[in-house]
Amino acid sequence: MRLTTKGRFAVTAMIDLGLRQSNGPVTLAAISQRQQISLSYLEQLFGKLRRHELVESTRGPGGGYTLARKAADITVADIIVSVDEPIDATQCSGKENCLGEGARCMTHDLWASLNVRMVEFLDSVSLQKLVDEQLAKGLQIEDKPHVKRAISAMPVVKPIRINAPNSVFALGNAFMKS
Amino acid sequence: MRLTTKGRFAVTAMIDLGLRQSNGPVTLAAISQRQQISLSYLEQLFGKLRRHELVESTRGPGGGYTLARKAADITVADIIVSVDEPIDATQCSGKENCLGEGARCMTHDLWASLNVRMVEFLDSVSLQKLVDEQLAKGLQIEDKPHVKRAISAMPVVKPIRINAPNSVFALGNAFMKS
DNA sequence: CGAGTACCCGAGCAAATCACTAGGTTTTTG
DNA sequence: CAAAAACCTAGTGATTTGCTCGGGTACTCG
Repeated sequence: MRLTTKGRFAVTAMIDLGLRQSNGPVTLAAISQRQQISLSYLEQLFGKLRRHELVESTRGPGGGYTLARKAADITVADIIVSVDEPIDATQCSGKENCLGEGARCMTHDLWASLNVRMVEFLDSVSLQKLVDEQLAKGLQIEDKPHVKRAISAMPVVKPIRINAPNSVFALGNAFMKS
Repeated sequence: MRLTTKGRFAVTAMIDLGLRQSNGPVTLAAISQRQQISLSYLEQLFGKLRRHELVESTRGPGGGYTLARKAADITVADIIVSVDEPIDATQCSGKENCLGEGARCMTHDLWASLNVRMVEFLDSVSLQKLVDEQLAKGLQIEDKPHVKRAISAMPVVKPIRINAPNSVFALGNAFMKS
């Protein structure tokens, strides 16, 4: 678990997305402008977020990104581990005999346990909570009426029905009231 | 707040120190051997830990490092902020007008609040707790009887009063029960 | 005293990472 | 078709990581 500005950028962008996706897909260009993050950097980050199935993309004009699940079901930990690649570190990565002398080094299970607690904590903070915090602070979202493909008009609930074996994001289809 | 292997090294070394300082000052050479961390790197880390008044040093033969306070009064947050220099990050560091348009960016107070919670958490884990965890796991410390200057005679619990300047992490002073 | 121990300090260095730029390609809409 | 947008790859300067080297400086013991 790493915790740097990279993760902050990702969390910030995801909040921006969570705040405005009710109007339809949000473009990275818009997020870039609002949050002052370089567009190409955002592209890289969202590439990872998409591969980790936290967001879904729509190509072409009027396209953009939407959350793949309800904001309440996305945690800060999800976001951070998506962009901050796994990293294991500490030379004794997995091996039990870091110090040859029978006693295995403590780095292993020590930091593992501390790490678990860290992740548990970050996992207890949902994106929805952060979005609500922003709304509570009086942030107001400008409606952009020039939406091409508003999601409100989307007639068919595209039964994306991923036929998911693991059904990790089966709930992505539910409408989000916001 | 950054969270990398650098901080882990520091925490690991501090636990090693906490486990063995009852026998007197612990040398970096010994920690280096046990924890497989480069000696010079340890020197750099402990230089910072000393400047942040988490450890005290004794020079000369029989010297080494000891904790500057009771292990129960040192938190993981203390250690990590000592070695991972302040860092503020996010271009809007302090300025209220990150986006010129009246509305200041959310990165500012959003991540600030999340950060506070992170620090609060890391501040809730004391070095003593981690040391106890290791002892509970059956780790046994070899007595090295060739101690020159035992510290067992240390009488006064120096009330070091950390006097945190910017008080971002000022809550480090509160006594932690466990 | 002087030898040895151990902390102290700074310069430097290969590798990795960060934040970003540049330049393309696909896909979709009008 | 042209424009909009996601996508992809590669590269770049700056910084950080983890570490080495080479010296100091303080201290103790014989």
